[in-house]
Amino acid sequence: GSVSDMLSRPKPWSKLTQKGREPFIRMQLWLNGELGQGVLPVQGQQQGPVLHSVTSLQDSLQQGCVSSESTPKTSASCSPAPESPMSSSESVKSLTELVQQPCPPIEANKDGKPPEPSDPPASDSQPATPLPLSGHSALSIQELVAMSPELDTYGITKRVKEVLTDNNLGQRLFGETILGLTQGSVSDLLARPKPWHKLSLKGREPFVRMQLWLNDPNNVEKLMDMKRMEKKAYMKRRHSSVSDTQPCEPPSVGTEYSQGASPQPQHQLKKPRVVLAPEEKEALKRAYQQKPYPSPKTIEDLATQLNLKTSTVINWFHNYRSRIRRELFIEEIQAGSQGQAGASDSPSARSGRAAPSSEGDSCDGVEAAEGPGSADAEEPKSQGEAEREEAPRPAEQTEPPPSGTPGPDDARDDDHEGGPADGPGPLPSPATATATAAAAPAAPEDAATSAAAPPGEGPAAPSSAPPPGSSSSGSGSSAPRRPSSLQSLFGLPEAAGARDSRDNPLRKKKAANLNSIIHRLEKAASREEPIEWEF
DNA sequence: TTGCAGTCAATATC
DNA sequence: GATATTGACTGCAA
Repeated sequence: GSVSDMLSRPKPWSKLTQKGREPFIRMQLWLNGELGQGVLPVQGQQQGPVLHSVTSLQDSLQQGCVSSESTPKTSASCSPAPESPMSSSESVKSLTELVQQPCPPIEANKDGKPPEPSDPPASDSQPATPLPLSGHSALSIQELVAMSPELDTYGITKRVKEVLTDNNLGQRLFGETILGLTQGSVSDLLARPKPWHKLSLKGREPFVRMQLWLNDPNNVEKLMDMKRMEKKAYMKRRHSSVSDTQPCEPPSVGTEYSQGASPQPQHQLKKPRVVLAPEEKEALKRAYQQKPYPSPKTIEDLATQLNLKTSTVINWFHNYRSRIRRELFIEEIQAGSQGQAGASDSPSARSGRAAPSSEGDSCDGVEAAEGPGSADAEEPKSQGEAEREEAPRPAEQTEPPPSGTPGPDDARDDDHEGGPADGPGPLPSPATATATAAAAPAAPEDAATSAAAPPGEGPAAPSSAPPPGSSSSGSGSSAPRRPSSLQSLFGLPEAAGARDSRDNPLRKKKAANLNSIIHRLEKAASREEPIEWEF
């Protein structure tokens, strides 16, 4: 019974007690064992009473390693850190400390360490930490991740950024050698870390690696070594190529392009990257605001109207939703850290960064919410946006586990899809749109319509306005203070908003958005489907 | 099938 | 040249 319950309704890690986490750790270990080689020496315990403490668990784990020793390969995977061949259980034990360590003032500077003359670089620089992206170590890192206590992703990234900048180390180098990620991913990760509890096991990996790296007293040196090595190699290559007067390297892509020689065909095979025009983005955003989850049909229409591939439109919606979500995460974090650490550097530094970033186009999501013009004006538009953004919140807050999969159903246009509103061709006629919109309370089906409309005029306005609440809520811009209980549900208490307002107008706006949304929801709740709206 | 998380990698921007 | 942005892709879960 417990198992069933646990499997069907797992509590988020952050909400589990030490004891409560145990089963999950066991499961994870079991999973890892399977992955590693299928052994999971929890002899007979599967059916036995539910037992034991983590200690016994660790023992089991250790046994696993031992027993696995039969397999050479496995044994390797059992010792995560080459440097200190500790057993998995040990590593697990130490991990907690390791990872939790506030990590020493890492600003280590080369000088000290003898940079391994031979060929220490790459592979050698990693030994200290089980970061290696290589096969076997990957397993151990998984173990570490599974056993890792909750980490402060925000703090970690902040420190990493500090160390990198202080030592003039690039994201590319760091990403490729320490995290096994590309520069873009690293940048993204460092700029918008998701809170630990919202990360999947895989998503936590980079953070564990970063933490381990931070804890490594020689981290910087190692990276420096790598840097030097790379440079050397580069120079060498360059040198040789020059002497050979041969473009033996595939450097300038441009060259090849221009020359159209032999390599041409390869390039041609490459799909050129789609770059959406500002107007297209605008249209998509508008569509999103009205219908974050457009139906296939709507997508189709949108694609047609914008002259884009449907897959592009689909991808755009996926990415947009996901990025907006993340944007919210970091705000959440910022709000949190600001609230706690006062205006300690971390948050402030961050907010300073985040805000600008979002202002740009990157975080269109946010941008839209506070968007130019729309900003606080809170025209229904941002309303929808915000709604989308926040909608998932309640669910998350209440039941954090499945992070992203909130219940946007209400927003899905599918809902209306089948409905009458969804008439065949709502797209072309704004009129239809409006009408439709009027019919549909929250998410007018005509997203596409407005979407396709020229950016300049605000087609979104009329359609999004309809939502009864929207307008009223629109007033939400001024956000009718509604300390309703719902607010807590959204996890964005006014207090927070007020607190941040000072240094983060963005939050202020969002808070306003939220308020209006809440207002709407409550209105709706009091009017219809009271049960449905019961949060 | 759909949505999401996590990434990559091409571009854009700084 | 480094970093940020973003369209696309992969794998997974419901």
